[in-house]
Amino acid sequence: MAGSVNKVILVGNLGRDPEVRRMNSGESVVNLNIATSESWRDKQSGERKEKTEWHRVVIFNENLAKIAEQYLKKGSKVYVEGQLQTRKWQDQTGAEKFTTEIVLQRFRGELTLLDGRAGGGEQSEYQGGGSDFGRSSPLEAPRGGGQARQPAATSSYAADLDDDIPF
Amino acid sequence: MAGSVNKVILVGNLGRDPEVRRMNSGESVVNLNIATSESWRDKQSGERKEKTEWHRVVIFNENLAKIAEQYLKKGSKVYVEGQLQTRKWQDQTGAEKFTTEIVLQRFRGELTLLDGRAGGGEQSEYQGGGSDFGRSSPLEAPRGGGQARQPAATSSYAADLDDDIPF
Amino acid sequence: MAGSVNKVILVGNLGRDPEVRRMNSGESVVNLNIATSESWRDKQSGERKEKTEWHRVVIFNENLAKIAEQYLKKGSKVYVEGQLQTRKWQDQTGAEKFTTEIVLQRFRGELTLLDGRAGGGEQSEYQGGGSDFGRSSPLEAPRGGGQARQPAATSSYAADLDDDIPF
Amino acid sequence: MAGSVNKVILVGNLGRDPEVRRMNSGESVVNLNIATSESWRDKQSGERKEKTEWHRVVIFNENLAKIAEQYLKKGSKVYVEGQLQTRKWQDQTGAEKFTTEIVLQRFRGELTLLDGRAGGGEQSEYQGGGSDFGRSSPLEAPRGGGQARQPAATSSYAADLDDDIPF
DNA sequence: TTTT
DNA sequence: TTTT
Repeated sequence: MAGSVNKVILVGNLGRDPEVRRMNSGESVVNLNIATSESWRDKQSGERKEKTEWHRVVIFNENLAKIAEQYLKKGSKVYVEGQLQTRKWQDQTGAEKFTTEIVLQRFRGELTLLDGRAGGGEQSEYQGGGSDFGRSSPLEAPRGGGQARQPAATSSYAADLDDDIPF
Repeated sequence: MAGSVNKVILVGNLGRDPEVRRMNSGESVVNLNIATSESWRDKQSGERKEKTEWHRVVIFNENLAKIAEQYLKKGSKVYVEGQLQTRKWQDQTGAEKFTTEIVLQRFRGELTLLDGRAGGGEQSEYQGGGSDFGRSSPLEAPRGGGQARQPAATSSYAADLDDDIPF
Repeated sequence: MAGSVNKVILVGNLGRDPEVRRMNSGESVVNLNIATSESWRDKQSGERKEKTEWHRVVIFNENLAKIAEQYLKKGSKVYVEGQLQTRKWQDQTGAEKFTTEIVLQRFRGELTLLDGRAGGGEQSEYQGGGSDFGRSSPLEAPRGGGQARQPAATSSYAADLDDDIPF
Repeated sequence: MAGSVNKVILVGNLGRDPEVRRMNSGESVVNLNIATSESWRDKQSGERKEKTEWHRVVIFNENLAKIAEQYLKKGSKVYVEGQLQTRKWQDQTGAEKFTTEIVLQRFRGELTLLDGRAGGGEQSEYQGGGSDFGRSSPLEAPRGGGQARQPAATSSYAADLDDDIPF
């Protein structure tokens, strides 16, 4: 269809560490579980309410997949831009299921770490568009040895994210 | 969570007329099925490819629901802004299902008709935000006339869902 | 700054034909003037009000520049996505001026024609991201013919700016 | 114009404390200076490059103005959503000037603090749309006494923002 | 200068 | 089920 737009913009926190799948082609595909939430005061009861929504993000964009793998961890706050895609699959009983995901296709989408201060001043923002754009040095000088990403500090917030993840 | 954003922006075409459900409160909730699609030339085969994605949009915003009911029809091109929401339900066999929708909550979201020329110069854009903003005259002088689209099946929401497809 | 986003999304109409500048490199840079407008009913007076905003868009993305040149004309409705950029310049009196533009950098941004029906079924949507994505056939089989829009003033950029208005 | 969209999305840091102007009506209008920046490696020289863009944000939305006043300070990272507006003015010599701003109109726009952890677990996100939505408790229990917002810690980053602000 |  |  000439003239369509399919765009999702999320700012939220990872409910768990990124899941990395290595493809036969050598490329990686990274899955993120991202929580967004809203809070408000109920007009009737006066109570504070909060509702968390969980989003499944799939990163095929190679540069962004690398960055996700290297810099994101449970609890990280990120800006993500991708497109909606619903795919059909069958569970073990053969029942038809649908899953809607936010997909960052090859060369497309955006991913920006919003709390990058932790971890030593490294940046990790990257725009999906161009091959000559975005941060290159993190890719050239990746996480290196064992001093790397600490195993997902069980900070209070990250802990909150632990339950109720539907996927 | 302090600091989260959950936003979907679509430009696409309605696959069928809006579905309007009248609530007991007197308010209407409108469902839209919107198609977005992408086309590209396959690098291997050189063939033209196209992929269409279908989106289920649910409008709780009263002003936008009115506009959708009055001005949108099968084939209309619209700009829609809402938020992602996944809800769990059970099909007739008791199997658990998830459906992800783009929701325009009360006072929130945006809806703009992009091919309003047809139909006699009527405008129908409206921003969800403010009570003193947006087009009011279409609401004051609705489509009227007998030629109009019939005022929407009062099917229950549950009834709409009792088949094995997501929408 | 790790973690920043600078994004503009416009849906509006071209106030005049695209302006194309041919660079020494052989690439083209295209400028668009896009109008967006809002209408509302004034609460005090009850009068209908309308306000139009004009936006200057600059397309460095080569693929999108080609599409703009070939398919857009005065009155076209487009979806544009780019980033804000303010540049300083001096008018003929030496006075300092600032102009803010929506810029589609190389490999970045999006441009989609929203009223492509006119012109014979040609599509012209294109996503800025990938080199293997988007419409290729319009590029392979461009508008041709002598009836075409003239290939754009080769005025220098400075020349365009030497009056006292921002664009 | 039926069918137009004028939207800006920024994630960036405040270059200085919010500027609050009290109107005769008793309402406040808040101005923010927000920096976004990009970094990349230059293909020719191999050098790291960085470019910062400054944005002037004007908040007429009362709820968001309150939140900006209470919770934002120099260096704060925010998500802002508003619309582009260019206004003409005259400098002291009578010369005509144009300034483009990101405006959050009454009942419109969004503002979300992205580094709210500092300051005692207070949230400050708020969606501009609805009167019954968004966080209310920060408004009911504002900054309170002297323990309040520390005077814009001259952290290294904030310090970097100090120079080169064009407005 | 567009569009409705 | 739309649109090109």
